[in-house]
Amino acid sequence: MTLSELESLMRKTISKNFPEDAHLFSITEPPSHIKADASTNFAIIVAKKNGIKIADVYKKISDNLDTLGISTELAGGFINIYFGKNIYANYISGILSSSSPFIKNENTDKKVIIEFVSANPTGPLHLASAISASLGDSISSIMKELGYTVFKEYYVNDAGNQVEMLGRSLLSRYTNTPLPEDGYHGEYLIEIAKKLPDVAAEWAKNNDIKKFSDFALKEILEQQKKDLEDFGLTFDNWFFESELHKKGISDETLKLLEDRGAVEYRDGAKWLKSADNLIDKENVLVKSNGLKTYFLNDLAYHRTKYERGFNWIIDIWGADHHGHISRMKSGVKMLGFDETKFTVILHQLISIKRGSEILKMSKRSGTFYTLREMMEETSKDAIRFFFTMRSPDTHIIFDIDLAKKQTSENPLYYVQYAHSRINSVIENAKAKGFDTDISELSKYELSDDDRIIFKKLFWFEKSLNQCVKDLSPHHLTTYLIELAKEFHSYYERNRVIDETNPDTTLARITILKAIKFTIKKGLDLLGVSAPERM
RNA sequence: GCCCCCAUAGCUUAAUGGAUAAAGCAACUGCCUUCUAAGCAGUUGAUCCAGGUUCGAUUCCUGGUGGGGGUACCA
Repeated sequence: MTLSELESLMRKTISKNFPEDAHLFSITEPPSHIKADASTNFAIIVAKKNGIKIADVYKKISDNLDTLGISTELAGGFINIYFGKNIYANYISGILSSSSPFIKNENTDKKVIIEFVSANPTGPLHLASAISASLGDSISSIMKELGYTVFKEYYVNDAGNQVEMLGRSLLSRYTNTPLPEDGYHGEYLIEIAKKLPDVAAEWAKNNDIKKFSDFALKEILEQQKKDLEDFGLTFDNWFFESELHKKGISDETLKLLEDRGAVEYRDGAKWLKSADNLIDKENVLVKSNGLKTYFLNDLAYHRTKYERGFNWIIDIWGADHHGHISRMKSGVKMLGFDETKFTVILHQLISIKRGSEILKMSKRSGTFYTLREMMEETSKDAIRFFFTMRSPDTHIIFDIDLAKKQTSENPLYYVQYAHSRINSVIENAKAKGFDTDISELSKYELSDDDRIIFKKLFWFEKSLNQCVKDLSPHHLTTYLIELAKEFHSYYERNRVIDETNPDTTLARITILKAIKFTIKKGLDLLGVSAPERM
C-alpha cells in the first residue's frame, strides 16, 4: 500500500464520523524531532470550523484509525500517527514487486502536451536550452510515473527572416565573403560550410539562398537532436513551423479570429483585441507589410495543441519571455479555448561561475556556452542534477568548478555513492551465500533507525506529487539528497551482513533493496544514471 | 511609468499556512585491523523592513527597500 492509498483509506475510515469534513483530511511528514510516522492537523481545522473541542475530534479519529491498526496521540492540536510494522512491510514488498507502483487511476485520463527547449534552429543548443531540457524531461517523467499521459514536443521555428539570414550566413562562409549585417557569426557555420556538396557551387552562383538555408537547418537540427539524445532526452514529436504555413493553419487561425470578431484593423495592420482582464493592450497579428507575426504563428501552433485533444498544455519558457504569457492566454481565449488549461513554466535566467568569476550568459556579450561544451567539461549527470536542484524561480548560478568536482562537495556523487554502496553490500551478501532475491521482514523487529529509513522511503510519493503540483522537479532532488543522508547514517550504525544472524541480514538486505529501488527510481526520473559501482 | 521573478547561515539553496527553519560548500573537532572514508559523528551560524489576515506566517495580502528580467508592425 502506497502513501496515497493509505491516506485515502484513512480518509474513508474517518468519513464515518466526519462525513462533511473528511475531505479536509490529509497527512503530512512530521518534522524531524517528532518520532511519529505521519501527522495531521485535521483536529485543529475541524474543531475550529465546527466550534467543537479538539480533544473530541481526536477521540473519534483515534477510534476510527485504531480499527486500521494505526495508533495516534494528540500533541498540541496535531495528531501524531504511528503505523504498525505491517504497513511498512506491505509498502516495501509492493515497490519491490511492481515496476510502476505510483500510477494513479485518476491521472490516466490527463493528456498532457509539454513543449520545451524549442530553441531557434540557427545554431547549437546552449545553457538556456540545457535548463529547459532538464526541467521538461524530468517533469514529464515524474508525471508519467504518476500515471499521466505525457507527450513531449519540440517546436522548430524553421520559417521567417532568421532562416533566410541563416542561409545568407552560410553562403558567406562558403564563398568566404563578409557575413551580412545581423548574420550568424558562430564558427559552427564554418564547419557546416565544409560539409556542403559540390553542387553548392551551383547554388552560390544562382544566389539560391533557400538551398543554403535548408542545408544549414538540416545540419543544425541533426546536431541539436544528437546533443539532446546524449543529454538523455528524446522528444515524441518535432513540430515544424513551416508545416503550419504549408497546411494553411496560420491563415485558418487568422480567419477564425476574424470570424469571432477578435481582430481590429488599424494603420494597415491586423491587431488582436484583448480578452478581458487578461491583457491591457493589443498585439499585431499581421504587419502592415502583409507578413504574419511570430505571435500569430505561435497562436496557430497552440491551437493545434487544443485540437489534437490535449487537456493540459504546458510550455517551458525563459523568464525573458514572460511578457508573452498574457497575450498568448488572451489569444487562446479569443480562439474559444479554455485558457486555464494552458500553463507556462517560467525558469529564471542562469549565470555561470568559473573560479570566482560570474559570467552572465548573453548572446550580446558573447559569453556563449553550448550544451555540448558543457557536457564535455562536466557530465550529463552533473548538469541534469544541478539544474533540477533548484526551483525554476531561482536565478541559478551554475558553478562549473563545483560541477566538475567528483567529491562529496557535489551532492550528485553523494546520492550516486549511496546507490553503489548499497549495491556493493548486496553483492557481498550474495557472495557469502545469502539469497538476496528474498524480501523478508516478518522475523525482524524494527529499531528506531529502521523506522527513520522506512518513514523516508514511504514519503517518496509525496515528493513526486509535490513536483507535479509545483511543476518543478527540485522536490525530488532534495528528497534524494535527504534519503542518501539517511542511508549513509544508517549504514554506519547498522551492520547488514551478519552470518550468525541470517534473519536480520535478510531483513536489512530487504531494507537496502528498498532504498536502492527508490534512489534508482528517483535518479531515473531526473535523467541521471545510478551507477552500480563508483 | 507599467508588468513578472527574487530577497532565509559567510556563500549556493530547501521548507503542500503548522510543531525546535533543512542541506551542501566554507571554518573548526573527532572516527578507517569488520559490508566502498566519494562516508559518519559533532561545533559555530539565518527568515530585508513596516503593517495586515490567521488558533498559527519564511510561506498569504498591502506598502517600502534592494537585485534581476520584460515592456517591438523581432523571432
